[in-house]
Amino acid sequence: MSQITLDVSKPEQLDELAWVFKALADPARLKILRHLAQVNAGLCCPEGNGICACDFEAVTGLSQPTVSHHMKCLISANLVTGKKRGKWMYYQLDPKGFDLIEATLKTLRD
Amino acid sequence: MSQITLDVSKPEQLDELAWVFKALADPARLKILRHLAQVNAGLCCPEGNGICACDFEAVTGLSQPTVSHHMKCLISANLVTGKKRGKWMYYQLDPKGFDLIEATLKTLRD
DNA sequence: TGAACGTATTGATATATGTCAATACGTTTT
DNA sequence: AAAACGTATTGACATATATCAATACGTTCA
Repeated sequence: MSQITLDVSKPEQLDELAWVFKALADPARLKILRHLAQVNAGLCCPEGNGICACDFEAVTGLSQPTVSHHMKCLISANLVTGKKRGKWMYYQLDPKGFDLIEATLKTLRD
Repeated sequence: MSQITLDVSKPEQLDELAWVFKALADPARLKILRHLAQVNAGLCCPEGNGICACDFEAVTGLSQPTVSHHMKCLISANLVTGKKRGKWMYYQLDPKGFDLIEATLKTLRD
């Protein structure tokens, strides 16, 4: 069920893979993922509820619209999930994207 | 010695990581890596010597200069090594780049 | 209901990238 | 030495992307 059916010989899978890697190919997004992995919520939003979007402005030093753009990118690559609670968006890592590229790397390395 | 010292908190490491992921973020380059992993040398160059550049033109359907560009990209990301023998360039997978991103993924996923 | 606030979208701009034709570079072979 | 051949570089162009200011959208709270 959580089995990854990976066949890199299929063109559309190549495109999907490239899309996930592209989402990882940006220092700002790597910072965001790192922060998500550390699960250190900032003080800008209610404590103990996870990581909200405004945190990433401080983490990356980027503007609010730019952060929003990056989050959209990470979500579309299945690396992050977002859930809205009240006026805040809370994010967490999504295993799906990571599973896909890990399986790919295993295949490539033999 | 083959130990990876990964500290994603260092900005310059983030840039290097992003660079490797960027090299992976293209369908043509994924095709090239897949072909390298399969070690199926074509008929355009002497047999039994590995994979030479001209093979990848057939694999990707791209022009010779474009393939050359992609190989340079993969080499600069430490995903591939190239060695010139005669007038041919022979390529193989480079563990360094793969080690780096595997360690990164492990860190990100906890 | 209206003000305040967090987030998303739009528009604009600068930079990066993928691609190929033309050309240059090295090696081999005649 | 000259021709042939595999590969690399240059120049040009179209597309993609990262970024922010301005604005729109939804939710909460006074």
